Amino acid sequence: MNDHNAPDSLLKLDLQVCFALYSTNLAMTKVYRRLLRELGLTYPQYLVMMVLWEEDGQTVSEIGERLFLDSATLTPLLKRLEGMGLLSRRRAADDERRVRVQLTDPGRDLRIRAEAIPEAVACASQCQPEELMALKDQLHALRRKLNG
Amino acid sequence: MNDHNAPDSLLKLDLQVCFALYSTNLAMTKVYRRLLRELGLTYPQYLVMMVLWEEDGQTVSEIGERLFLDSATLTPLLKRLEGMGLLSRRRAADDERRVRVQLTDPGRDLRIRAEAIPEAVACASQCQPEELMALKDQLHALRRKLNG
DNA sequence: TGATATTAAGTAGCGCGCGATTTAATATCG
DNA sequence: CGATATTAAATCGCGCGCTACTTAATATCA
Repeated sequence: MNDHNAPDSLLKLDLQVCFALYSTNLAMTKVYRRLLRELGLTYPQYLVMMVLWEEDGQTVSEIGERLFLDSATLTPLLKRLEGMGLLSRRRAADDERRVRVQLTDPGRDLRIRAEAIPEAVACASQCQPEELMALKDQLHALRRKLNG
Repeated sequence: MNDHNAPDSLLKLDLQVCFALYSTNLAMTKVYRRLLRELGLTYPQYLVMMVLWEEDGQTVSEIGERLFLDSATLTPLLKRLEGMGLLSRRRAADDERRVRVQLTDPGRDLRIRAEAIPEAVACASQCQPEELMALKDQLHALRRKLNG
C-alpha cells in the first residue's frame, strides 16, 4: 500500500538508504582506484592533493576540516605523500603545534595529469549533470544533519 | 549562467558528487558506530547479520553478492562474528568448496536488540521518508551504472 | 579416465578511518 | 610568574576493503 509512515516500512527504508550509501561509495571508490592507479594515488590521497591544489600551505587541521578527517588518519597519509615527494611537512614558526603542508614542484605538477580524472569518472557514472547536482545537494543535506 | 555542460563546470560538479558520497558515508558510519557499540558490532558486521536474519545458511559468496564484498573481506569478518558466538561456518556437504554460514541462538536473538537501530538512525538523519526513498533510488541507479 | 579449467574460500600485505592515548606547545588565569 | 587548561599533531591498535596470490574441490572434455 506504499505506506511510508508505517514503522516497519520506515525502518526498512532507512536501512536501504544507508546501505545504498555504503555500497555506492564502494562502487565509486573502485572506479577511482582504477583511474588513480596511474597517478600512484589512492582516493583519500587524491582528495588531500585537491585541497592543497586549491590552497597550498594549509595545516593538518585545516585539511581535516575540509575532508572531515582527523590527524589519526591524515598524519600517516601525509607522510606517505611526503615519501612520494609530492609535499613537505614543516612545523609553523609562529605556532609550533601546527604543521604546515606545502606542495613540492612534482606535487604541483601532478595537478595537470589529475585534471583528466573527474571527466573519466563522470563518464563512468553515465549520469546527466543535473542528476549529479541533485544527488550532491541531497547528500550534503543529509551529511549536515548526520554531523550536526 | 548555470551551464552544466561547460567542461569545467561538469568536472567540478562530478568531483563534488563523489566527495559528497564519500563524506556522507563517513558521517553515516559514525552514527552507526555509536548505535552499534552496545551490540558489539561494526556496520559491516551488522550488514552481514541483516543478510543472515533475512535468510540463514547462505554461503560466503551469496552474502558477498548481497553486500558487494568478496571473500578477502568477508572471511576475516565472519571469523570475528564466529568468535563472538553469533554464527558458525561449515563446509557444505554437497560441495566442499562452499562454506555455509549458520546463525547460532545468540546470533538469532541479537535481532531483537538490533531492531531499534534503524529507527535511531532515521531519527538522527532528521529526514522525511520521501526524501530518503528518493535518495535511495538515485544511489541505486548510480551504483548500477558504476558497477556495470 | 586423466589432464586441464574453473570455482569457492582463504591468506598476505597495504592503506585507510577511528577511538583512545600521548607529547609538546600555547593560552589562560590566579 | 607559575600552575593549569587547552590545543595540534602524532601514535597505537583494530577492523575493514582491496589486490594479488594460494589452496582445495568440482567441472569439463579429449
